[in-house]
Amino acid sequence: MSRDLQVKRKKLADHESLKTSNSRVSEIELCSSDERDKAGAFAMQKRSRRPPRRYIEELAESKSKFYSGKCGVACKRSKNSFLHVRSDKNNRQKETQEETLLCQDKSYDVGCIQVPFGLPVEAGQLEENNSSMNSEDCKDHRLLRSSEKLEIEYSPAKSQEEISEDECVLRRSTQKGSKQIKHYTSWTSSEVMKLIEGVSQCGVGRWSEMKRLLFSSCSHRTAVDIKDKWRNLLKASCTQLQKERKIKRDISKQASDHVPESVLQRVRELAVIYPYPRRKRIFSKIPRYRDRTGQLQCLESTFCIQGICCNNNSEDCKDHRLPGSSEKLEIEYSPAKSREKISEDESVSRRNTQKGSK
DNA sequence: TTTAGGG
DNA sequence: CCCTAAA
Repeated sequence: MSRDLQVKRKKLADHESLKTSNSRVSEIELCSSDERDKAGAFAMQKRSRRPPRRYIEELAESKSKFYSGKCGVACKRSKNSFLHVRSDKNNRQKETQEETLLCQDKSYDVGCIQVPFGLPVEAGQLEENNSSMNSEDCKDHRLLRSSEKLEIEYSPAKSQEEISEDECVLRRSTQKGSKQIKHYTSWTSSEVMKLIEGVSQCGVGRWSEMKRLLFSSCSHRTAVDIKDKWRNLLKASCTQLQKERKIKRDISKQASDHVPESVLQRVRELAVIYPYPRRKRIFSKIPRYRDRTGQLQCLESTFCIQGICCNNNSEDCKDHRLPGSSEKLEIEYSPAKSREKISEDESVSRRNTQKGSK
């Protein structure tokens, strides 16, 4: 037992004593030791958080019209951990209240989602539990911007009745227990598609908005769940790419096996548009390139930025070229400045370099 | 309350 | 899916 483990155990024990409920201390035993070792040096440190993209964006645009008060308003909430525990309980109570309707039929108000390249779905890829999917609502299965119909298989894993039963069990336990452990319900393909549509519409990071817009009928999917699922999809789409390069077919237990490649493809595309997790300060930098005369020119932000669009894979993104140009570009990045300001600065720096001064 | 991120 | 810091 490492010291960190002991620290963690104490921390968790303190935490559990506040909850007055069925303990999950067994989790401690499940923690992998090598992960602990890695994080060992930071175990005692307070976790620091990188400012979110929107915060950075709004900070950069603080003078502009879009500065909404949401992030600007200082939060006066106490950081007392007692309150955190309580607030979590409140959340769960709220969820329980939301779920008072027993075995309600789920109807999805979202239509079909289309995917650009219309990649065929391989048979057997859809092994997720699709039984709660309402086929009436989705006449045919298309992904975003694709006219090609997807073949979606419905697995006989669970019947509608079984799902309802599960949810009843969940509710039964929530009614009597003080602490409610959320039942794991695998994401259906319709939910995944709703998520994809949500990201295409709202972008990444607006999970609560997405929850309101698209998942209002799914009481068991919170904004956090949606966010987690997106993270998992991203992970899945990356591992899928790597796998394809190495082995054509590899039966593994990874989650990516359960998501159709066409969906993962769409996830990758959305990841280009809405990078997540955030990397550096991509929105505060403007990609530039040197033209034939050696002058720096601005590149639109939709262009390849820091390898995100292609996951640093030169196969996916052949090279950096301007549309309609065969000339390869060397991309440079500059701090966020207006177009005018950049050219102004450039002329100044060029003048300086000519003089030999720094 | 919401989001990000580690677990 | 859980937990919690940060906003």
